[in-house]
Amino acid sequence: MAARILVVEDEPAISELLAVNLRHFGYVVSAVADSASAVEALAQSVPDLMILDWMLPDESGVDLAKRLRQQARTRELPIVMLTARAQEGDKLSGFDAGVDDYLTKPFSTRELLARIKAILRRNVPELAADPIEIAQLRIDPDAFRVTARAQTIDLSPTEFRLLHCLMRNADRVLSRSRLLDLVWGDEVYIEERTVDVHIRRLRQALQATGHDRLVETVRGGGYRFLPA
Amino acid sequence: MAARILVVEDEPAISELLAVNLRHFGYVVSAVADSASAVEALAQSVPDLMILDWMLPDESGVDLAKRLRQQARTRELPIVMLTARAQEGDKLSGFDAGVDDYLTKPFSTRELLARIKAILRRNVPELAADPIEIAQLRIDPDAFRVTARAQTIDLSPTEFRLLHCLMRNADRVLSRSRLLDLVWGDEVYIEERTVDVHIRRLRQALQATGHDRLVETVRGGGYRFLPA
DNA sequence: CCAGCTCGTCATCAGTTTGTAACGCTTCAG
DNA sequence: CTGAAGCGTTACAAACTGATGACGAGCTGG
Repeated sequence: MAARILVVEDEPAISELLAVNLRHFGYVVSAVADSASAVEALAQSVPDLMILDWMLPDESGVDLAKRLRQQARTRELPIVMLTARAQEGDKLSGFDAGVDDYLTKPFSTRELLARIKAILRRNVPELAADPIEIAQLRIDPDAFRVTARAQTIDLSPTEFRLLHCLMRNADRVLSRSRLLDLVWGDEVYIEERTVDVHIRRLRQALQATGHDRLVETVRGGGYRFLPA
Repeated sequence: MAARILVVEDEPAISELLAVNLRHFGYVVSAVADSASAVEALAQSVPDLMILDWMLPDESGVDLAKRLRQQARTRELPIVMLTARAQEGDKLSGFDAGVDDYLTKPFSTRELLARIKAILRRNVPELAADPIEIAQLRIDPDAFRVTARAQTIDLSPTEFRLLHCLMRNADRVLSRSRLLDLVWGDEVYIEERTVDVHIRRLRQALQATGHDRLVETVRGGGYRFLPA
């Protein structure tokens, strides 16, 4: 869930500042100090966004950006370029190589975060999901709504995701561990027993229309939504 | 239908960069290096938009723009002017020449694309201009007017766009993030919480006729306009 | 140049949601 | 029959979310 950001900046003070701030706002940050290390890091895994300093010891940020744009793996990687005020007037090199955004030092933390959010937002369009209906219980992800026999059922976000996950996998047993991955995301550490509690809450909400019995417990296995 | 763009820029590196980026986003790009060639190209066919460098070897971009504005054929041609930071003070003379927008180097690809999209959109404004009426609340984009039971409701521009966006997507939950994209545009950096405030202002305006309850909050999801 | 409107941000407050711990019941192997 | 493991249920503190009022900056029409 948390977006991963790679910071490429040779000035330790700035790099540290960025890392601390970004982490504080929930991003997972890796930091390297030169272009070569950046390429190395990218070979391992491509992050969700890269913050790239204009001036680097080994290769200019512009050149690195250009190269990354030419590789399929990194073509879509959003890049935010950092420049110093002095470089601003530079006409030719002032051009970016397909960079997504630009920040001139000194910049405010707020501005940086706002731009990062805007860029990440753009790359994650709403996933259109089709409604599912089983035994007169209908879940509509688009409308964020659950209906049972024309009666709306009120669920909390987690309960909603849990029910959606179960209904999508109707008739299939989902272990607690799998549910944690699917509903909570695979990078959170949560007690498996917590799933029990949410199942209970979900059942309670479904009880009004008798649909609670569709959520079945499989002893030693997990939970299962009864098929049609 | 892909829009055709003519790039007039004498610096090969920049020209090439623009062409590559624009083509990558589906535009049909022609590029020339001086004012005379531009006139020649325009004589053949008028594109949907022109990107014009301020400084050209034979004639300044401003002068070319002025001339084009005087000819019927090219009077409506949208022009985006490229300037270096140092020339920023001259913006006035540029707008005199009838330029549609300005870009100061260095700029980001994202910014360029956003502006191009905005300008092209401006020339095709009658897309979603049909009035919508839900539960006796009527919004007319053409007339910029909202009516509730024959009573006119006064809204600010942002509130208007917000309401229009919600009504167009009635019964669908729109996240704050999505609303920022749809109402404010994806090139702005705005706090997500700001959406809350505008929702509040919108509700306040709709309260007079009791239509405020149609704007529903979906906890953890966003906002939704109640269907008919 | 001023008054009014619009708009983005922030601080605060109330209400919800959520992860955990704790306790007791049920199931089942031996 | 018995103890252990699996599960349901409850209670609760902490974290989170959204509503709201206030404020200052920017813009606009006079």
